[in-house]
Amino acid sequence: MNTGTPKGSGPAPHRTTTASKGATRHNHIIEEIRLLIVGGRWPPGFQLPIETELADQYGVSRMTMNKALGQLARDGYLVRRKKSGTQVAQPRAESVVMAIADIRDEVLGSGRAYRFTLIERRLRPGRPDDAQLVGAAIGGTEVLWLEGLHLADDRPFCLETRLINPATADGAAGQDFSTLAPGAWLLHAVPWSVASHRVRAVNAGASDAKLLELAVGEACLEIVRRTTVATEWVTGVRLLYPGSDHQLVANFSPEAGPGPASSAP
Amino acid sequence: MNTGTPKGSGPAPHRTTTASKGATRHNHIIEEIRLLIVGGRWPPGFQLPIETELADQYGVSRMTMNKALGQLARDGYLVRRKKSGTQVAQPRAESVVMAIADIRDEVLGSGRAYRFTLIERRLRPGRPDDAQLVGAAIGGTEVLWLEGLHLADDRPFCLETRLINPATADGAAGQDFSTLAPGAWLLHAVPWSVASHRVRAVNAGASDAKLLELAVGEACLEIVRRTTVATEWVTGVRLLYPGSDHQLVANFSPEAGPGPASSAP
DNA sequence: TGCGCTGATATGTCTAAGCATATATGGCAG
DNA sequence: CTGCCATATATGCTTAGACATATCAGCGCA
Repeated sequence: MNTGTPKGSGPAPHRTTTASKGATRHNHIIEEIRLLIVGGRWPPGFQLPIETELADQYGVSRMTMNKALGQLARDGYLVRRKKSGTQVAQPRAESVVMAIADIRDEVLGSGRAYRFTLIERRLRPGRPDDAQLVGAAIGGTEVLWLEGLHLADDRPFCLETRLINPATADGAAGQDFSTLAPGAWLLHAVPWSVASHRVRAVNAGASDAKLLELAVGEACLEIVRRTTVATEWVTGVRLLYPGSDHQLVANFSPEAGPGPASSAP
Repeated sequence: MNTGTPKGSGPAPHRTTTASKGATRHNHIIEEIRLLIVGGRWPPGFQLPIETELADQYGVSRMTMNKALGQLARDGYLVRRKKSGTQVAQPRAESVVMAIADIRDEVLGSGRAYRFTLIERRLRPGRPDDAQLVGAAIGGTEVLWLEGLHLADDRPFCLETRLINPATADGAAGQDFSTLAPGAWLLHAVPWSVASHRVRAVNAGASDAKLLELAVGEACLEIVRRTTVATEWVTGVRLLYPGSDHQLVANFSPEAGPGPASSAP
C-alpha cells in the first residue's frame, strides 16, 4: 500500500524527480513520509508498518530507517513507543513557533536604511523597580541604563529601553552606544545566553508617543526580553513598536518548525 | 580507555551523577557539550576537536559521537563543515521562537473556567474582501463565516472571527459551533495542515470593544492565522485579545528551542 | 607570481549485527 | 473471573568498518 518507491536493488542511483539538494537516503525518506502526513494520506493515529518492514520497502538498512523515523519523531510528526510501534502524532493544539527578527536585519530586509540613536545613557545604582525589567532581584550594584531609538529611513521604528549588568556584560561600562545599538554589541560580548520573552499590546504613553511620533494611546507592540547567563542576569530590554506598521510573522506547520537546520552557508 | 562498556561484558552500569531521564550516552554527551556552550566555556567560533578524538575522550564510537554532534548542529549550536571541522555557532541575531498556545489550554492552564459562545454564524458566498483573511483568492463558492467569543471565568478573553472553506473542511457546514470552538473542531477534522501567522497590536474598534467589554481604542493583540492543506485554503481566523491581560511568552535560548521533542501524550 | 592539480583530512552516510528495554499479550494460578 | 507473570515483539542504542564527498593546503608548472 503506498509508495511504490521500493528499493532499487543494489546501489541504484535511484534519482527521484524532485531530488533537490540534501538527497541522502534518509532525507529522501523523511520528506516522502512528511508529505504523506501533511498531505492527509496518513492521518493522525495512523499505524505505520514496523521499522524492519519499512526498511525493506525503501530498500535501506534498519539503521537508516531508524534515523529517518527518529528525526520525524523529534520534529513531532510521529510518536514512537516500544512494542506499540510508530504512529502519526496528533497535531497538538494550534500552537506555533514564531521568530522575532533582529531589528537591524528587519529594517534592512525591508529595503530601508537603518540607524540607531542614543537618547540617554546613565550609570547608576540599581533600584528595586529595575527587577521588573530584568526579572531578578537587583542588589545595590551599579547598572547601566539606556534609552535609544531605532530608525528606518530616519523615521522612528522602535523605542528601546534597556538595563545592562556591567558585572556580567564585560566591557559594557566602557561602551558609549551612541550609534551602535546595545543589542548588536551584546551579541558579541555575551555569547550564547538564554533569554525569555514576553509580547503584549499596550497603549502608547505620553513620552513613548512623543519619541515614536505617534498619537497618545495608539496601540503598540511591546516585547520584553530578559537575558541571563547561568544564574546571573545580563540584560533586560523593552522594545516598543508602533502597532500600525510592525508585525511578527511566522510561516510554519503546527507543532514544530522546519528545523533551523544546521546548514552552513 | 573505553571499550569499558562494550556489548558483552555485562550491563556496565556506568551511572553518571546527574543521570536524569534520557540517560543514553549520546544524550549525555549532548547535554554536556550544550552546557559548555551556553555556559560560555566554549565561545562562538571555538574549534572543537575532531570527531574521532572526541569519541575517544568520551569513550564511545564515532557513530555515537556523530549522532550527538549532528543533533547539536541540527539544533543550531554547532556548525560543521567537511575538512574544516566543527565549531560553535555564532548565535545569530536576537531571534527567538515563541509558541502560541491553544486558547482553551491557555485558559484552563491559568486556573480559570473556559467557555465558548457563538455570536453569529452565516453560510454565504465568498466575497473579494474575504481574501484578506484567508490569504487566497476566493471564488464564487460558499464560505462559512463565524464570530464567537472565548470566555475565561465568564469574562471575555478573546474575540474570534473566522472563515471556513466547506470544500476542504469536510463536515464544517453541518457543525453549528454553538459551544464548540471552531478551532477545536478543525483540529480533528483537518489534520496536519500548514499555517502562517501574523501578530500585530491594534486599537479596539467600536464593535470589538463592545464585545470584549473594553473602552474604545484600548490596545489589543491581534493574531491572524491562515491555514492551508496542499494548495487549498482551509480556514482563516482573526483572534483579538485585550492587550492588558494577555501576552505571548517564550522561554528559549536564541537560535533554536529546546526542541519540541517527540513527547508522547 | 599566479594558477591549477592533487592528496590529505574531517565529516557524512550507510551497513550488518547484537544487546537493551519497555510493553502488550496470553497463559496460568487462585 | 481476576490478578500476576512469562514471553514475544518493536523500538532504542551502540559498535566497527567501509565508502563518499567537500575542501583546505601545498606543490608543480607556466
